[in-house]
Amino acid sequence: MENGARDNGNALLFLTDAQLRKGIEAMFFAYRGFTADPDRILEDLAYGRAHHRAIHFINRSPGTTVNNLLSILGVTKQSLNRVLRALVEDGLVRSEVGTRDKRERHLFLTGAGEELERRLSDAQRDRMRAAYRNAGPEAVAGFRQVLEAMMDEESAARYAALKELKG
Amino acid sequence: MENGARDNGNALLFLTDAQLRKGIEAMFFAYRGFTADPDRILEDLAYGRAHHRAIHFINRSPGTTVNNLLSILGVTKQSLNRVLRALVEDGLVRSEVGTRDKRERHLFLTGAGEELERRLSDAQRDRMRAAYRNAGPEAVAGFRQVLEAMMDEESAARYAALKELKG
DNA sequence: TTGGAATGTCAACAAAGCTGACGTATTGTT
DNA sequence: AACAATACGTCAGCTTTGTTGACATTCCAA
Repeated sequence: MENGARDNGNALLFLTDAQLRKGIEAMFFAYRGFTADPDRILEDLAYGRAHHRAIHFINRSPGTTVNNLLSILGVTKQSLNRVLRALVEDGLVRSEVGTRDKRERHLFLTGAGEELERRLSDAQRDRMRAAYRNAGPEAVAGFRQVLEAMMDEESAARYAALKELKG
Repeated sequence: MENGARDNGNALLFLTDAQLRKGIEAMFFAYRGFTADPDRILEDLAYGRAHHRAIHFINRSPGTTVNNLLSILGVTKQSLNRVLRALVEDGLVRSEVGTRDKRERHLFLTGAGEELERRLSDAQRDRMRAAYRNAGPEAVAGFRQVLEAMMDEESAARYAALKELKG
């Protein structure tokens, strides 16, 4: 109860509460680093992480509908709408009425939107690349494996849905 | 530029932009899973993640001062104060005027505070444990290695400061 | 002993999430 | 043709958690 490896010699020492706590704290601080660089860019533009996420996933699947985006992000339409409106007004996102179904709006990045996307993801990728390079391929495989096992059901479904797009 | 492994055979294939993007998205969705369980507990109590973080780190180093906590969490004292006041009013945290320096407040969890701490960290640890067990010890080592390499300087310093406490 | 630095509190504001209610255009069904 | 369902947008109002600014208290050093 106190200790996940109470009677297993040392094969399961990586499952002790102390080890788990370290993992929890590492996850907390690493997520800070993960968002720090884009955050710095965004704050000059009066945007926040919500805008970054919208831009990321519109770039990821151009032409996606509002509803698609909603189900990936897992927020309410009112919340997303506030963000999307700002991005459209500022000329970073283009919203096209659907041809097959005119109720739908298909979302695309404009040139300016793509430029900002590149700045943001370059910053985030640079940090990720440095961490990957530093840790090496085996560590990266482990990293991905643990992350995927840590997702809750909803997040895992959203993550899986993305994979069906490009790879 | 386009591809981190453009001229390295396949030794650096794990550094391609596509791989990095997958890592970024995995991080995003995994963090959801990471916070999902405590969030569910907290919402019944009208608390949020900020309360969870305060409780976690007070439990981690009982008697810590408000200023210490501030520098670990990286928020403003006004923001932390609101959270702390609620926890004190609800009898989860005890705040003692310092004996050596009466300006300082030393923070402790009460019995009720410890009980909530246990509920929250049990929930979070359970998920982490399942992910760890599923991925195995080598993957976990890689996971930790990448996370630590991903922290920005400030976060890394805070994380390192914690290690000096117990382990 | 007095003025500045440090610690913590109160007030007011902003970003970004939420719910609920409602309007409009379009599509699908009966 | 009528009606229900879907997709999207919007208004109003609330919560959490971050921010700045102003201020009281306490300590320390000149």
